[in-house]
Amino acid sequence: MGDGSALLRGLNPEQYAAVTLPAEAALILAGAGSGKTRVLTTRIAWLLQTSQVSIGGVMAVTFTNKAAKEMLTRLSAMLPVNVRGMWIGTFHGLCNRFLRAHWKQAGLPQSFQILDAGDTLSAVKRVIKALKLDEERFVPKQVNWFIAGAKENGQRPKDVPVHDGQTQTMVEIYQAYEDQCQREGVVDFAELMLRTYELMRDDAALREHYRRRFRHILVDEFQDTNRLQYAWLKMFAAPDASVLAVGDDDQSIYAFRGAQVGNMADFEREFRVKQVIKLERNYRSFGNILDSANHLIGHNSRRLGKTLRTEAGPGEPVRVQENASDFSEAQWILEEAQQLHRSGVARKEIALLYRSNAQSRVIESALFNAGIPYRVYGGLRFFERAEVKHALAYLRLIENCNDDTSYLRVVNFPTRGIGARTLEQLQDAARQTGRSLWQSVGAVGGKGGANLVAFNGLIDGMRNATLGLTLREIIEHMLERSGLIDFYRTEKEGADRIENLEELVNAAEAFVTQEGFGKDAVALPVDEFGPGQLSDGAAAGLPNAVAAVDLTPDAETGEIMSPLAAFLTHAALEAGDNQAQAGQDAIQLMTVHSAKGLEFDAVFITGLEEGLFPHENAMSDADGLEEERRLMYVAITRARQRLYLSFCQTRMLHGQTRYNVKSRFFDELPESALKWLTPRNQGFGSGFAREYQQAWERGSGLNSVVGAGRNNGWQPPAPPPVPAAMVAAQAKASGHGLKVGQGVFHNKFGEGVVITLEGTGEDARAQVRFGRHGPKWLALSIAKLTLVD
DNA sequence: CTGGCTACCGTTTTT
DNA sequence: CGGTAGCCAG
Repeated sequence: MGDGSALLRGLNPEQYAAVTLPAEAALILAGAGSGKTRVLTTRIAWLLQTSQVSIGGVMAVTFTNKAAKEMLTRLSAMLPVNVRGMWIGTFHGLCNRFLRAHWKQAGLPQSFQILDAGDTLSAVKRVIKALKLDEERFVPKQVNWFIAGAKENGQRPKDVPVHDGQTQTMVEIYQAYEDQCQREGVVDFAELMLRTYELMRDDAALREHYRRRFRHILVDEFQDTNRLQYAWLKMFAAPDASVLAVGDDDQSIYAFRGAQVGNMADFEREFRVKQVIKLERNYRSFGNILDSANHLIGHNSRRLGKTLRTEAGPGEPVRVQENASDFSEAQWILEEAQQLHRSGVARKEIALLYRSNAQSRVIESALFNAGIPYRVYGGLRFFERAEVKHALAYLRLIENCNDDTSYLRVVNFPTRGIGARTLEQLQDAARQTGRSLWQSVGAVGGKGGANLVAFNGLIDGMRNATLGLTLREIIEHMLERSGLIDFYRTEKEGADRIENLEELVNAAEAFVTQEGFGKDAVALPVDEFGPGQLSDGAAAGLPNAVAAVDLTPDAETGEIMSPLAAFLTHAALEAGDNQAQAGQDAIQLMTVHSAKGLEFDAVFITGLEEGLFPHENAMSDADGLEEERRLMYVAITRARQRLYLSFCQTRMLHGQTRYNVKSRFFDELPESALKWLTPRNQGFGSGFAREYQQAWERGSGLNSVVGAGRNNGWQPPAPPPVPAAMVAAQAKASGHGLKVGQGVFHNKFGEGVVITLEGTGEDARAQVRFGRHGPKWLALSIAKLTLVD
């Protein structure tokens, strides 16, 4: 097919080496901005073009749909290849594909449905209720976490070690939950992985089949894999398989949800990796930004070791801004961002990053009041919206009437005279006979029972009436017959919801087109073992077709899912975008976590305060702090040209004013790369408190204290009230001369800020928030505190 | 069944 | 402080 040399043009030596590795296990340590995706896709293209593998013989796994799509898009731009036949997708997407093909062996119904996070939680709640357990003692969220955790350790209920009564009951809930899911024909996300793993583990013939088939396996973001995902990989990959694991231990920020960075070292050992290739040349950021990132991450131990470098020159210094309050921080950001915009930076190239979602509020209101377009990531996703979930529940009942989760969601929505008492009876009856709610309607008498029968009739009617219709027609019919449209037409805020339901019809239409459900659609062959034939995908009228969910036929019968079932799967596996107005040029607001993988011309990292970033809940152990540091590393490396770091002396959190110390991360950055925009204070709090008070008394508000000279015509809405704690402190200030907000120095704990004062004379005590030691109560007659101002 | 009230909670999240 | 979940009264 060719030597693939055209593909290799422009790669640097390390990238070239990675792309052209021999067929053996290898580990690529890919630094931020080092061209990781390019290496992955070029590797696949090169393998195909040099006929080392057929399209059926490649598997590439990612974590997000976005990453999978990007890989597919780039790949089809490189080669005229039918990407639909390739096993490129998310872990869960590939599991879904596998289980659709082997549903019988996996013990699932053919059209099993997938529970999203919300469905899973309500399913767990139902189990806890059914077992008549106390929700105080068995908190659904925690139980859910327990079950997911067990599954990610490969444990079924019988495998979970039990040492106490609490665990014993948790295991019983787990068992009952499993039974319920099985009865209803649904699986949660962890189950997709575990089922696949178990089937591969237990069925030698199947395992051999797939091991022989996938001659090249590529895994993206390897540092984020959990135990089960690694075990899963070992099932698909023979010990001598050509597995390319790509990852960056410095960007491991998901340990809190089970990711095991240690999988990288395990992989190196267990797969006998001969080559570890480091991609350290960064194509994204200027020198000062990379110096900062390198310097910071150097403070972590247990690294595989990697230093980013660039040939772009030092660029601008990293700008550091100290703010009096979160409020003035927001003002400063707004003004600075506006200035950037005026100087030619597109708004969508400006990112405002924060550690926790709660921080977005102040910034949002500042941007909103100033009328600057912005976009917040991380809200409700499309398929998670209540009205959309209602519609999907009807569709799921049409497909599978034993889906109790869906049944309960819509049996009385819109209301049709089926109250709590009726449902209680129905659930009791179902529980006793071990049947679904649908099957148990006969057991309920009276008016409620009649209404239940009528509801079943409604669903049956929909199923019959939509037989043979297109997906679009099915959904339109359901929206009318169910009464959803009518219901929202009369509701006051219903217009938006109706719009979303119409959008659902559009999404279905787009899905059908994309998946090739049209009249010319042809089921894919189950397996392709043939030699390196490049497919004729483009010729078949599927130019650059990017499949999110595929129509994997049953391995034996070759039967494929109905468009409806496939669409429901799609909805569960891909929750959709979280905010509209994507096209607009708007400033991007998001948590550091959701910024991973993205890049911007200008980045603001906000709220760099001890307790916030690094977050106090993460600082109990060294691992937690190191993860926070990696998070900071991820944040820094998002910036191409300009990076701002900012922190506040005071911040409103949970309705209380907190007095903060700047983040320890500032001490871990190279002074030479930084430029302080505000004078460097030795201590924090006291000077500010005084100035704030004076400004307040003058009636000029906070902005005149800090933002002097930076006002570009902006008018503050109203001066914020003086934090109550400060006012209280004025009165309480006594003999020792301390006030809340006062900066102090302690010989052992270092610099801190007084946050509470109590007692007088000998009894006087203060709570002081210290940088790395956190808040401490001190007896003022004993503790030697020096005032810092 | 709906709406209004209270109590509680508050790190990060994809599939 | 602000959001939400769950409960009770109308």
